[in-house]
Parts: sequence; structure tokens; C-alpha cells
Amino acid sequence: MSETTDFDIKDFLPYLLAQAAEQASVEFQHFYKTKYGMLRTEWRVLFHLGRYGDMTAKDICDRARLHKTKVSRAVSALQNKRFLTREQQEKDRRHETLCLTRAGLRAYADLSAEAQKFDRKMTDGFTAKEAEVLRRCLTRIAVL
Amino acid sequence: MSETTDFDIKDFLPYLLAQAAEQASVEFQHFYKTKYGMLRTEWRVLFHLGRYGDMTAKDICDRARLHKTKVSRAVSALQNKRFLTREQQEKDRRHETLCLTRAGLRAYADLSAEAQKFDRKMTDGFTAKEAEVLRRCLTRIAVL
DNA sequence: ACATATTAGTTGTTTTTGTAACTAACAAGC
DNA sequence: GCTTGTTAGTTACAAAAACAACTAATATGT
Repeated sequence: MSETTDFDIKDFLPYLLAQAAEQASVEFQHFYKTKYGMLRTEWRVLFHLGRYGDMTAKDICDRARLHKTKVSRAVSALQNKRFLTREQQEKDRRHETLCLTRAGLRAYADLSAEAQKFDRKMTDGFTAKEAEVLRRCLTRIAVL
Repeated sequence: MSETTDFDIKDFLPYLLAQAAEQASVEFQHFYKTKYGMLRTEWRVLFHLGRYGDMTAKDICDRARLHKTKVSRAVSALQNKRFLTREQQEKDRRHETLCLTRAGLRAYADLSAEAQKFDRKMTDGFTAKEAEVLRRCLTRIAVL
């Protein structure tokens, strides 16, 4: 405990990241949780399908960097909520294309709009330059 | 899906924050998990005691913004690992002062040093200005 | 053609978390 | 002094995440 001078926890980047991420997550989950009873993974799967078009569960795993079990369960949940349907591909029956239903598309449009609003509100407090640096640094740390 | 133009998921700050935090967490957990078999909350509790001195579980809850049940379990786990002891206060027997043992202090010194190294390595890729902006933005978002 | 390996996806089991209900100790009002 | 309220901390139970083992379909090597 001698040479380890004064290293405050608020100087520790992983801690700052965790706290900031947690705060943002808790605030935004209001929208998909209370309004649609969705879990975070469900919201992400919905977003991917809505934004990037129909794809298989595997595609979502790769793009969203989610584990296949998480996606599998999120897909089932979204299906139970009638937000998507599955279509088995003929040439390879292991693949199922996931398609948003009318209701799924509506939920996506709503939540996506809220997300944009939320994002704007978050960056509001910063200058354009700061927001740009923040995004760039985060993208780099996240190895996206 | 019409007016909701092109809002990429990588433009969504909560997503970026979650991915960056996850990445940092996974990388750093190597130290406390593989070396000491600790969970993240245990590492945080250990850090607080090592850095800010003996205190009660309640103090840690407040400082670290952790729920009391999480802290309670982390304290038990650290006690089982012989990293801390509890001392009931005489004037108020509800309070227990948590004290790191010799082994606990050693683990703290080690992990704290690793944390500093890790933090430096993380910010290495950025300019001083960028790192400063990043920390300031995160601190603000985390409402610390 | 057939054994072996891969791939997409699901299911089951174990950890970890979150939430609520609980105990024990103290404080305050009257 | 005794009811009521508050605080520190634990425990029990439910929700969610992590991990491993599994099925079914296809691909590959010989």
C-alpha cells in the first residue's frame, strides 16, 4: 500500500465506463421495459431486424456480438409477443429467416424514434467536439 | 419505418457505452477473477476498503453505489477468502467495521497496481486531450 | 457412400443478480 | 416504558445470465 499512491476509483476507466453504461441503460430501459415488457437483448434483436432487415439468428449474433443462447431466447420471446415470425430457408433448413410482423415494425419505429431522442438528449450537454471525441473513444475501446 | 431515417446502432450512445464497458470489464476481470477468484463486486469492495480505509458495509453501499444485498454477499465472500474481518462497533451494535487482513491488503496492492497499469494502457491510444474529454463526459453521464 | 466435422439453433443446469421480506438494534414520541 | 419508526444487515425466492450439453441439418474427406 506504499508505492500505490493515490489512485482514485473515479480515475479507473473501466469503473467510469461501467457506471456510465449502467446509468444510460437504466434510463433507457424505461422505454422498452415498461412499454413493451422487453428485455435488453430483445430490444437489441428487434433493433437489428428493424434497422438492417430480415436476417437469421446467427447474423444477429455476429452483428450484435451476442451469444447464440441469448439471441435464441430473445427471438422466442419476441415471437411470443407476436413481433416476429420465423421462416425456414429451403436450401438450408438449419437457417431461419426472422421477419418482423406489422406489430414488430411498429414497436421498432416507436423505440427507434425514442432512442434517437434519448441520444440527442444525452449528447445535448456536450459540445459537438466533445460528443465526437466521446463516440470515437468509445468505438475504439469497444473494438467495433 | 419511413421517417425514422438511418439511425445506426453504433450511433446510439447507450449501446456504445455498453459495448465499451463490457469490453473493458471482460479484459480487466482476468486479474481479479483468474488470480483471486473474485467477482466484480468483490473487487470493488476490496478496492474501496484498500483505498479509502476501513468502513462499514453501508458506507461502501453509498460510496460505490451498490445495493446492500450485493455488498453483503461480497463481504461474506471476501471474509471466506480471508481478505477481511468484521468488527462490531460497541456504541451501535448494528454497525460492523470491515477491516482488510494482511492478505486482503496484499491483494488490494496487487490489483490496484494492475488497475493503474491497465488504465494507462487503455488511455495510451488517445491523446491527453481526448482522454480528458472522455473521462469528463463519462463522469457526467454516470452522474458521479 | 459413409464416418467425421461443422454449423444453426435449442434445452438444461448452474451462477449471479434483483427484489422483497425478514431480524436485530437503536431512536423518538408521548 | 412502550408503541412506532428507522437503520444495518441477512436471507429467501424469483428473474436473468453464463455455460455446457444436446439435436438436427449440412459439409468434407477418404
